[in-house]
Amino acid sequence: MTQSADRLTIGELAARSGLATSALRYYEELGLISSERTVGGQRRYHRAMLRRLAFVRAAQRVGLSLDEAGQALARLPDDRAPTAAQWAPVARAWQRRIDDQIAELQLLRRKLGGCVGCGCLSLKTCALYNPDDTAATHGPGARWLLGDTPPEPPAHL
Amino acid sequence: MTQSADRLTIGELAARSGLATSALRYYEELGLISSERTVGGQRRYHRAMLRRLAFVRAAQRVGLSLDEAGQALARLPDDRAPTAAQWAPVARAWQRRIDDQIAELQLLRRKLGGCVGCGCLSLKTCALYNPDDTAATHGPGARWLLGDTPPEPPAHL
DNA sequence: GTGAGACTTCAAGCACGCTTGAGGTAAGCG
DNA sequence: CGCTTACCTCAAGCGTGCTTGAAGTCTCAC
Repeated sequence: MTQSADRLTIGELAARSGLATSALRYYEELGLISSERTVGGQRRYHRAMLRRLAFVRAAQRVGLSLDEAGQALARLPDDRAPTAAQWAPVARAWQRRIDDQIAELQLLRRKLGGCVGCGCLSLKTCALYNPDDTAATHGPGARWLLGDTPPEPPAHL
Repeated sequence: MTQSADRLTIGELAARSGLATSALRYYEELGLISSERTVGGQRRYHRAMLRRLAFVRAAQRVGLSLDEAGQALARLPDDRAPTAAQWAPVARAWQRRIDDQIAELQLLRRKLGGCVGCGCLSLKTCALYNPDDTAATHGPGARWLLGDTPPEPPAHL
């Protein structure tokens, strides 16, 4: 069962991708990777699957679901490395997504920073409590998503 | 059942927090929030719970589980706003976490950028395929997590 | 006092991403 | 050829974070 030819057994693929065999079978069931079968019914994977698996792992780090990863994967060749032209739009889409995530984290970070330093007292303007300013439109008068107890100066979280 | 006194019904808390009543009951079961009961057995929440809920939502955005959020919450007063001294360590821990996340995303972004522009050919050095350099230590000789087909120049994902 | 609507509990279900286990088969070294 | 090890399928289970539904109760405006 140790056949280092050009087709990998599921165990070999698992070892080289760092994923469990159960995960690989699951991915295959989802259509993320594919295999051929031996006469006896065992899976044999083309090395290109390693590429697809790396792609999937990267996709997960970007916060994509396996389903979304599969959709992106569908736009790339399944048995060969993609050309620059095929890869570029996918990479650009991911970069946008990453940028959005970074921006959101930076925003949250700034908000936390403000909260830490400030004595942070204006509950009605505290960004953390009132993330999207939704509270402001929520009823009459001043509205603080968090707190709701106006004159409580050293108040915050 | 519309009692805008100083105790909120679960429906009111849901409306103001943006969470479903089912989620609120679930959170209460997990100990993230607490309530008192009316004679008839209905929940009544102190406004301070809005604060805790905002905290939980922020925690989730930072990638914490509800359990972790609960642990952080346990270090803050449950019925009042925390003091700066109570809040500061929590905020700092979160900021570190956020910084880590941002750093990882930026790294991934750079890798993708490299892949896009490069023609990206050196499978053995491609960062995307070989995220943590784990492949390098994985056996004898050059080892590429993805690819495994060395002389395949315009090859990459 | 009554009726609508909000609330209660408890059990089950769902979606995601897998893992585990049972029971059995294939591959390949010696 | 035999033995060991890796593989196979299928069903069920798990952890997280909730939602849904059934069956019944409480509140409160009128």
